[in-house]
Amino acid sequence: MPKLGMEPIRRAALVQATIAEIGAAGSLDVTVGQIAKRAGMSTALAHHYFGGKHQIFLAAMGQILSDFRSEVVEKLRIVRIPRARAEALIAASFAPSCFAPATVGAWMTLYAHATTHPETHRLLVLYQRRLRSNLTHALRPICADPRAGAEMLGALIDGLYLRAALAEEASPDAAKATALRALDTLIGART
Amino acid sequence: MPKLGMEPIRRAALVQATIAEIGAAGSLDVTVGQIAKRAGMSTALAHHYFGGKHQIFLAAMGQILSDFRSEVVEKLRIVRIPRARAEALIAASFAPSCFAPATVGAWMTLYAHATTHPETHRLLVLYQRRLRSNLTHALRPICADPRAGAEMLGALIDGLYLRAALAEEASPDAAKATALRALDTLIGART
DNA sequence: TTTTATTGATTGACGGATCAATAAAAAAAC
DNA sequence: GTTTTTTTATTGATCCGTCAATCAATAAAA
Repeated sequence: MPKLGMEPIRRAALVQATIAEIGAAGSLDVTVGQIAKRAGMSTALAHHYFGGKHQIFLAAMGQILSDFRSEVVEKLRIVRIPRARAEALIAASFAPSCFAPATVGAWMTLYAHATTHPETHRLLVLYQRRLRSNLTHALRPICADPRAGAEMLGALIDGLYLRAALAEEASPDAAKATALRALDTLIGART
Repeated sequence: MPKLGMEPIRRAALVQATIAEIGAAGSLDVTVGQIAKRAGMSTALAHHYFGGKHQIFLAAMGQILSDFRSEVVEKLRIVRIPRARAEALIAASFAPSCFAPATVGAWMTLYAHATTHPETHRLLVLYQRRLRSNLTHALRPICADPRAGAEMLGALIDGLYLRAALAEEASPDAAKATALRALDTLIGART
């Protein structure tokens, strides 16, 4: 029953299924078979539309990053004052969606694969660049050295996320509070 | 030619070979065969002494963490004033040895596996706890809220390491400088 | 002769990729 | 307006490679 124009639908279903499988497995140790099954198709079709496992993963990671970006844009859209913009960036980074098992798993694998796969590395650099740019822009009017502040705050966000996502002791809320406290210090300090 | 007491020698050789292979591959995608070959023995012997691949990896990661700990202890041993202790912790975290390909690869895989393998997770928690404890101790005499400061600085170190290790733009030295700047701010601030 | 050391060979499973075959819609030909 | 052809969709079966793990066999020290 080949209905035409299946490609985008299938691709989207596969990406979604991949994210779901990553969430279920907690890592990228999922087979194409599992993904295809969840997406309701055969492994052959998955290969047909994506070419290979690696490209399916890349698409899934791109989707997660894209979702995150949407959340950032959305949160930034409704605020005007700089301080609130920085707070919005922090809020987006520690939003509940960022701590969904699938997101955490994908994120950790992104780090692990970035050392070897150039395309994965490019995705990571893209994320870091965007965050730094957004932070610099938010800090420009309220911080003596926006560049340095953004670099610091960006790294802090990543580090806090790491701990909140992996250690059950640290909660997302506590991480967020720590980031906000750092923002306070950053604004009120002379460096 | 069975010389007696081979076990510790073989185990050490395997651990060292594992670290070297991780460095060469940039990730944990190395086979027991590769490791055993580099260590100068058969795969069967590797299994004989370790039981399984996972345990070889755990031992290798434990070794890396142990090496790091030694470096920390060594650096802490020769300083007395609190400020210098905090600086020593930062210096250890951004020492060249931490940026060896094998170390970076092992570290990233540690994060990735921590979500699924409890033993790996335990290793990570151990590292985080030690760093926090060391930082808290160093900050106690010179910071209004040593706990909060340590949590912040610890996360910042991890985040900066992530960027310095993965993005070729950010250098270890720049990361270290940023951490030291944060330390300055932390000491001089009221939170 | 028992224990420790060691390996070559093998097994068994898994998983990514491929391909030939089927089905139906669309387009082209008549 | 029917027939033919082409294009798109889809899958079952299968191939091929990899790799962790096992085992039986060998050798030497105790």
